[in-house]
Amino acid sequence: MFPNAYSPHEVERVVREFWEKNKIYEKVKGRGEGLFFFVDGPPYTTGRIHLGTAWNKVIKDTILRFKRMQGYRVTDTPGWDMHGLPIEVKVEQMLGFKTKRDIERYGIDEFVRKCYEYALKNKDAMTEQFKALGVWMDWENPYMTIKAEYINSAWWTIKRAYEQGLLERKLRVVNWCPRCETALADAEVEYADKEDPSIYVKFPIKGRENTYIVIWTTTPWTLPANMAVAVHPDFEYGLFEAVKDGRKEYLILAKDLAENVLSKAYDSWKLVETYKGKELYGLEYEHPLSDEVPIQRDKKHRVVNADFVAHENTGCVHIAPGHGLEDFELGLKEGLEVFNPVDDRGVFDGKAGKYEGLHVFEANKVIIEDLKAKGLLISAETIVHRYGHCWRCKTPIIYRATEQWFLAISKLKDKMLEEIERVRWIPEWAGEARFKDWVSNAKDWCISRQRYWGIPIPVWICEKCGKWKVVGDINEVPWRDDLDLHRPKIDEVTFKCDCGGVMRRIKDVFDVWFDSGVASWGTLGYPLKIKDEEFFKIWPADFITEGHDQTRGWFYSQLGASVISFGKAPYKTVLMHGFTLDEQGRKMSKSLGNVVEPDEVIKEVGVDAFRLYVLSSALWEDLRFSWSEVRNVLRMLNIFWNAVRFAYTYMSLDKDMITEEKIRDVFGCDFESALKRIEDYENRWILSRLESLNRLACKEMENYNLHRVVRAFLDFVVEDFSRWFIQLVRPRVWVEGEDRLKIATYLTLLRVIEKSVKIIAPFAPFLSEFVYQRFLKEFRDGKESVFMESYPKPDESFIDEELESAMRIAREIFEAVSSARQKGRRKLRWPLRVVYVESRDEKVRRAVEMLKDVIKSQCNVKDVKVVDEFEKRIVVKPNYKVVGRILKDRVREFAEFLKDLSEDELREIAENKTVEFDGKRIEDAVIVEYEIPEGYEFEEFSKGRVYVYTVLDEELKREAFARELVRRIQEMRKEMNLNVEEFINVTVEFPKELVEGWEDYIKRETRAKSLIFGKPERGFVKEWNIEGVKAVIGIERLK
RNA sequence: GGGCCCGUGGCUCAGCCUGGUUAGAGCGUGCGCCUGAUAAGCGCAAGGUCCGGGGUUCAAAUCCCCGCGGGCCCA
Repeated sequence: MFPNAYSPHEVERVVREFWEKNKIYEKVKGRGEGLFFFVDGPPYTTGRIHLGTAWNKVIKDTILRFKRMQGYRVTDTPGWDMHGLPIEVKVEQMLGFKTKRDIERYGIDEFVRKCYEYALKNKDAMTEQFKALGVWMDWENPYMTIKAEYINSAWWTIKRAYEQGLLERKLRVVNWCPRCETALADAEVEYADKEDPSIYVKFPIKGRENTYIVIWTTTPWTLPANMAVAVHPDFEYGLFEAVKDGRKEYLILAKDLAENVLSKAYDSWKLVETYKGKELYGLEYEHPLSDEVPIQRDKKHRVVNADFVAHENTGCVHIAPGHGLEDFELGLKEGLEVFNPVDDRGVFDGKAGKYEGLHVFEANKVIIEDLKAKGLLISAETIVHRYGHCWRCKTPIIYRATEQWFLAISKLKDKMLEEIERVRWIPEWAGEARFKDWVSNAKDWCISRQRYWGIPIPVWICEKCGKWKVVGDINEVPWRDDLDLHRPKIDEVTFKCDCGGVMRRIKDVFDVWFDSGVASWGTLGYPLKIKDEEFFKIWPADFITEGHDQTRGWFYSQLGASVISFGKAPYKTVLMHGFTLDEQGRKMSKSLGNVVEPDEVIKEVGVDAFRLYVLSSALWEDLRFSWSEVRNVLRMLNIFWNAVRFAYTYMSLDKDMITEEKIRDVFGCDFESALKRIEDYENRWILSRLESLNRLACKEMENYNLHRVVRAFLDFVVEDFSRWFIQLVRPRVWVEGEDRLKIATYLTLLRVIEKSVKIIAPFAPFLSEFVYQRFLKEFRDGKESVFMESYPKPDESFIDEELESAMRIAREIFEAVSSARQKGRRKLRWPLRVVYVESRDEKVRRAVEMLKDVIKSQCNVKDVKVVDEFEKRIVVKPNYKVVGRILKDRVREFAEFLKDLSEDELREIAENKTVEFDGKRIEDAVIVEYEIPEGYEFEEFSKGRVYVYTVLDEELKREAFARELVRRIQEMRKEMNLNVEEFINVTVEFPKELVEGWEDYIKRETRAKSLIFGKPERGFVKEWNIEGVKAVIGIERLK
């Protein structure tokens, strides 16, 4: 049985049960010839998927299903990213911890175990959500970054880096989260608006009375670590004499910027001298807080040059090599001391003198006060600017110089850029522009984190001689389970150095981005579980796809790790998709309250509609989630369902008409050949459209234009199949008995539904499988599952462009006629005598010839004729606006002249709108109108016009009334809940002469055994008003 | 300040790469139709400076340049 109404949830339930019971996934998984190596970008185990994650996996699943149907054996190992700060932060919250000390007190052992369990639990919850989306992946055997074999892949990679001299330990300024007390990679820093002080400070020049160099900063707390002031070598700087309250001061700052700065605090000023920035080089000054930070008293401070100085604020930049990236680099060049008086928590230590014990952000206020008290502050305001935050705990980051471990990306950059070009990027700009830009600006990758829940960095250092040992194989250390390879267990492992000393592991763990960076070999368990020979047959990945946020994330971490490990890119094709936003284009966030959960969408419209919706717009563009759009997709699927059910209704009654034997009987050949022998236009047309769709689907899939396939499919189903084809063939299937045309139509329906279902199966797996099982296999043999079928290839011999174009014209004519009918108030049920199609286009003539019956029946007209020109009267009136100006008082004469023109002259004037009058040629002299004969209505279409004769003669009226009666009777049958095949008796009180000659027609259409004119006395009686005529209809049901 | 993407009726989007009938859908609105797919379905209409300005071209929503607005990323 094929159910009446489309219930997505019921369909899902049935199909899911079918798949499980028959182990369809398992059976499909083992199939296929060539390998398609797909690598799943591992979602982070947060415990819940959101719309974006759902979209991501749906894209992947669709492509995997498509590739499977194309005959590939696909790798479909899902991945899970399970280490790192986000989970640590969650577990800390659950335990009520605030700092690292809480963790250490609690015990790292237990803390890590909690993280482990938490990650696994989340993974399980998310697995269920992905399964609910119909995603077919190997959920039983995922790759997980916390597993021993995966850790081995990471260790192996870092050893490769070490061997090539790409693993470095160095003092560098890094992004530092004072809450998490760890370094962060650039990729972990998120920019958001922050309010900060904006202060102008005077640094006293050594040995010159009342003379200062002026700097601007938004981080007063970095002033205690100031070591230099940088000026641009080519800018012009001025020495200004500024007066405030009668006191004179001398200030150095960029000449052109002075006014804005000095006006903040001084009554007047004048330029005394100018210098080039390079002339200021070496100028010494006193540290502005040398009283508060005594350690600064003994250090030398001077002006240096730097190209990065921007022409804004004062043009003089305060340099603290311990707290700034560029400052640090400059410091290396200029030999400045790297001074960092801030500890892990962001608190000043003893080196900061007076500020010891203050958190840096609290210290801002105090420092500003101090500067003010010392008269060194020109102004203190606040500004809102973009500032980096820890992407997980949202704490503003600080820059700190610390010893960290780095991968020397700077040495690999050229190779990486080269590799980017060898990869196929979809869309192209994802790689060519966006990713290249990111990589060209990349710095060395800081991979060390001072945390607990991560892959331990496998570096052991001798306490005595400082020698390194990098372990690239987990079997070099004792282990039994995953946790043995984590902190704190791994920290207990020591090695004996050649020098006799003890080697201990550094305490750091990896940046979590490094984990996923090794995914393309980690997913295969390389090198622990797969031999080189086998491995290189598979690797690199044929395909990956992720959102554009992964440009700096997974696309990057993978490329870096892979160039280190193998000297080449780990993927061949990368499809970059967008972000999900709300309907207004805003990010979905809890605080905005605009989050849409995948679950609630599925609950309302079902999985297939959800999938088709997210796949229906260009993947690389952001997706504004719209409820009305997703509901609309459901509506279209419902149309598809109804179309299938239409076919089912009649075909199941005529099951014996479509057996192979019967087909052979009627067509003299098998099903496939019979399809090619179908001769009627309607069937041939839909078969042609079907193959065109198939051709398009195959072409677009090659370029991963999934949205074009979805759109073309829905368009085909709704427009071609349901709205047009089924309307055309409906009367055919009402015919009882063996009928060649009916059977041909059944065969066509079978083929259309079969191919449609296969084409859309990767996108809408549940509905496709359901229709495959309950419809197709009801009438023809098939595979166990639609997913064991091959993706259909177009049979272009069915494609008939001329027929398609003719049908387009026929449909346009129908639409124009409908419109004309509406103007003339002639509803479709009323038959009309004739339609004239006015067109000189040969195609129109041929189309009408070919599809005359289609047009006649759809338009409900008795005849349709093509004419070059429909007989109509041309009326030209003077265009007074134009001729008035030219002819002045002779306008009246001109109007008379127009009246007397012959038909031919009128036609010529109408054509070119130019009139010769009184020896003058006047352009735009007339307004042309056409008067069409009484009783006609017209409407335009793309290749001409239709003229519909809307007058009803008596004969047509009788037919019209007959149809009106039929419709009423049918409606009453329905109200009586009669079955389609039941018979009735009809008594009707209605002027008999109005339907004379149509009595048999009425009886036939309504399955009436008798039709009596008279007052109905029995049965179901109802009174109607038909176009002003009263009709009382009585229906008796016959047993 | 730099890189990339986006800007098409009230709303959500196709079309742009590869220039070429009158710029298409769907939703919403209004008016109708159909009733043997029917607690469905269909048609028609109104609604567009294709963000603005230049340029290339016989021809620009489409290609190029300059702006404006939005988003992401970087400094």
